[in-house]
Amino acid sequence: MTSANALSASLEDYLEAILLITKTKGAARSKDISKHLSVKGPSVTGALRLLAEKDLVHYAPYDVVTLTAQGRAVAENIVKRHEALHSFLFEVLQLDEQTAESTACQLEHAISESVLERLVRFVQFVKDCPRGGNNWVNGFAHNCDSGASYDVCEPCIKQCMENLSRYQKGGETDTMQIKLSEIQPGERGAIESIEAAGTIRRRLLDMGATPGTVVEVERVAPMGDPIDVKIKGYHLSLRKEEAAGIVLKKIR
Amino acid sequence: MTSANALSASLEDYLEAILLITKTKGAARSKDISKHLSVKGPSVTGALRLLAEKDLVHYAPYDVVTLTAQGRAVAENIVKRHEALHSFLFEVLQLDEQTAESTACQLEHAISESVLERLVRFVQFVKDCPRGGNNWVNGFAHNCDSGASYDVCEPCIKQCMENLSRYQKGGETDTMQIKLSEIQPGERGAIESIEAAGTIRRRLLDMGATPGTVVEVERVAPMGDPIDVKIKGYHLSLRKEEAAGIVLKKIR
DNA sequence: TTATAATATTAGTCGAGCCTAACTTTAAGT
DNA sequence: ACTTAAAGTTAGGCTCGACTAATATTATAA
Ligand SMILES: [Mn+2]
Ligand SMILES: [Mn+2]
Ligand SMILES: [Mn+2]
Ligand SMILES: [Mn+2]
Repeated sequence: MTSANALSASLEDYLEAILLITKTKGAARSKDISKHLSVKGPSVTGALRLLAEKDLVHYAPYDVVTLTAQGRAVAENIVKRHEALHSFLFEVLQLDEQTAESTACQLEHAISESVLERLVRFVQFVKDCPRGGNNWVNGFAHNCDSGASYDVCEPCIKQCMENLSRYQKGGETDTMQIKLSEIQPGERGAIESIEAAGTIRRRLLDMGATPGTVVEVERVAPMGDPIDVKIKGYHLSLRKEEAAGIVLKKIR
Repeated sequence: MTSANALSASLEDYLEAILLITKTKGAARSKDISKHLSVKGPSVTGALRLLAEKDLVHYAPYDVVTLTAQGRAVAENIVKRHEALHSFLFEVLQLDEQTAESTACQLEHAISESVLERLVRFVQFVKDCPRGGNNWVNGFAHNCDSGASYDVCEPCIKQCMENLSRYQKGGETDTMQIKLSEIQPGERGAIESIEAAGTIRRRLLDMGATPGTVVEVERVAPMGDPIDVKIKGYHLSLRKEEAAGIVLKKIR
């Protein structure tokens, strides 16, 4: 063999579907997959056999389907590509949700690791750069609506100056350190230090979450536990006590 | 029939190849296409028959291939999608030329008209917005190299302020009107008025080249004729006398 | 527990898109 | 004009990924 790897776009979609279904229903049945991908039963059976051969799913006839460790890793990577593209299409290009969704799911199969990294980084940069941020993205929206007018830029640039001074000498205006467990949904912060230990620490370091990396809180469950965060394009769900071990400097 | 349209990714690539080869060699031979797409002869013959059935190419056995009017239009649209993606990947994400090229040629097949429009507009916006421009893109490059530092932003924002004032009250600092025929390669300008008549005028208006639209000069031939310009994602080649009918306000 | 409905699998078909091997046509050189 | 090389086509085969129709299994409910 040369490199028996390289899944087809089709098989990637099956794997992606299985992961998504698994996340909400525990395990995937053939019917679920069939519905999710709009294909008929026999197509699913065929795909499952191929995926089982490649050790990406646990599959026995008439039984439910689950991902192997390897399969899960691959599937998560596909979802990551999907989400990175979705973020770009929806949040940056500001296409409507449906277009962003279906386009992302087609493009995802042609995005290499290096392109993915750049894309994630780019979307992050659009949001984080003091010249950019939501203001900048809104400027694009305004530009789309109103021909080629840049008249929203003046107030924006003033905002940029403020943002910038916070980034540069954060020591005076806003050194406020805060634990990740105390932050509100939608807020963001740059990692100051990681007090956490064990699995969480390792997981964060594996993601390249070094001090300075921006963390965004996506959702906090009713009792403040668990906390869903986004970091370098990854989604992560942390228990409150785990989140308390991560010290941030608040942004914006 | 419902809509016998919708070319496969493969056929789109054949059409794209034929256009590109035609542009440099007048007409495409089977061999050229075969080489361009890295497929063997019989694959080309098969594809050509399908394209001929759809009235997209003129094809007779053992003869050279040319595009029909319809085929040319479709091919040009594919190239436009390719180039829009390439611009984004190469100029904005700043991926290396090869990655940008091959990725664009895969992604192009899943880009709808509306996504294309947004993407073209976005790349344009990144370059034109006074908060953005090359400085902003360079900021992204710096951010990629140096972890997550935004320390290049200060001088950039000052530059932004200057750009902005030119955009807003261009009457004082730089109302300089100039004919498109007098501008240098790499320079850009916003359309003030279109004095041109006839075909060129119509062609420009069809592209939606209204006053305010940004035009960039790509190349000027040795004798100043013809002039290659980029406008709203389209490439356009104008004779000097045609270009003289377009009045611009210089930018940056 | 047994009938019935819901799910899943098998078997066989089809088109797209590639290939190799063998043959035909065209172009070039002598 | 004749020979030969290059280019192009035909014939036939293969994989992928979908489908339908028929069959088998499992779940459900009387
Ligand atoms: Mn997909
Ligand atoms: Mn997807
Ligand atoms: Mn392509
Ligand atoms: Mn292409």
